[in-house]
Amino acid sequence: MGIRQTREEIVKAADQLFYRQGYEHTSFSDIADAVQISRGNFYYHFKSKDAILDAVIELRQVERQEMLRQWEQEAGDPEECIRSFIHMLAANRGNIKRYGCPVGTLCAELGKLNHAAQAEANQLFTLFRTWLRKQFAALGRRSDADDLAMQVLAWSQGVAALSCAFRDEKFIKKEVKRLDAWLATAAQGDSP
Amino acid sequence: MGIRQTREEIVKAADQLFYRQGYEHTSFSDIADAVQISRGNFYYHFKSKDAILDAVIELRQVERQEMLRQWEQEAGDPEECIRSFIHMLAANRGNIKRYGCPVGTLCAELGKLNHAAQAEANQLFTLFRTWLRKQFAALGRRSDADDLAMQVLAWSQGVAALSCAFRDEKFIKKEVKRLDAWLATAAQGDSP
DNA sequence: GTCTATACTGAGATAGAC
DNA sequence: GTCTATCTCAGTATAGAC
Repeated sequence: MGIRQTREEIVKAADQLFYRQGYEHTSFSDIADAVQISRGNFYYHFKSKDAILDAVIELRQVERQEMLRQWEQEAGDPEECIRSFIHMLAANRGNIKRYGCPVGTLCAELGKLNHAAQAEANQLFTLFRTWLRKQFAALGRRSDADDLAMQVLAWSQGVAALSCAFRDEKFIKKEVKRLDAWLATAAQGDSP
Repeated sequence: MGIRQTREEIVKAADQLFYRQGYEHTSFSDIADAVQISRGNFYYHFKSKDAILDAVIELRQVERQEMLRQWEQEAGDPEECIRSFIHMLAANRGNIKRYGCPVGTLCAELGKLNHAAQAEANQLFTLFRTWLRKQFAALGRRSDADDLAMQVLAWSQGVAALSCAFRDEKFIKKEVKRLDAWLATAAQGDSP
C-alpha cells in the first residue's frame, strides 16, 4: 500500500472514530483495528496522536469548504444557500441523533481538554459563520448579517445537542421546518 | 473529618472538575489534590470512579430541582418562571463561556463514551423540559407546551455551545435579550 | 512500509498498616 | 477514616527486524 493511501485511510478512520467515540476515548488500537494495520506502523505516518488530530481537523476543513463551495455553485440565490446549510441538519439527522454535531462536539471536547488544537477546531465554526454572514449580507441584511449567522449556527447546535440527548430525529425535522419558515421572513425583512 | 463531610467534599470537587475538564479527563489524582486526601482514601467512600459520577449526577439533580422549586416560589406567574430559566444563562455567562453548559457537555461526553450513566445524565435535561412544559401549559399554550419547552432548551444549548467556542460573553447577553422578547410574544400568542 | 517486541507512563483499583 | 505501598492494565511511543 502506498504511503499516501495508508495515511489517508488512517485519517478517514480517525475522523469517524473521533466523531463517534470522542478524541480522547479513541485509542491507537481502535484506529489500527479499523484500518487493519499494526499499532507500530502508525508512527511511520504520524509522530503522535495529536498529529492525527491535526490531520483530521484539516480534512474536515477541506471537506466543509468544498461543501460550501458546491452549495454556492448549485444555488440560485443566497437564500437557497442558507437553506442548503439548514437542510444539512435534516440530511444528517441519523448521525446527529447518535453522535451530535461533528464540529460542535469536537470543539466542546477539545475545550475541556484545553487541547492545543482547540483554535484550529474552532476555525470550523468560523468557516460556517463567515460563509453564512456572507449569504445574509448578499440577502440585503448587511447590518446584522453576523448576528443572523450566529443565530443560525446556535440554532443548529441546540437542535443537534437535544436531538442527540433525547435520541429524537423528529425534533430535527420539526426544527428544520421552523428554520425554513424563519429564513423566509428573514429574507424579506429589513435590518432591525 | 466525618465520613459524611469527606464524601460531600469529594462529590463537590468532582462536580467542578468534571465540569471544567470533562469526566474522562479527570483523574483520581486531580480530585484527591482538590480535596486534599490520598488517592487510596477514595475507595473508602466510593467503590469506583463511576460511583463518583453517579453521585455527581445525583447532586446536580438535587440542586437543579431545588433551583426550579425556588423559581416557582419567587415568581408571580409562569412567564416569570420561564424568564428565570432564561436569565440563568446570563447569570452564569462567565462559566458558560469557559466550560459550556454543565448539563449539555456532560450528556454529550457520556454519549460518546457510551457510558452507563448516560440515561441518568439525560434526566437532567428531562427535568428542565418537564418543568418548562408545565410553565408553558400554565401560560395557556397547552397544545404546544412541549414544543416550546424544547425550543427554549435547544436555544439555550446553542447559545452555550457557541459562546464557549468563540469565548464570547456578549453573545449570551444578546441572545438572552432575544429570548426575552420571544417569550413576551409567546406568552400572548395562542397555540398555532 | 510494515511488522513484532518492548519500554514507559499514568490510570483505576486493592491490601494492609496506622 | 486515612494513609502508603503496590498491583494491574491500557495507553502512547520507540527500536529494530523484515
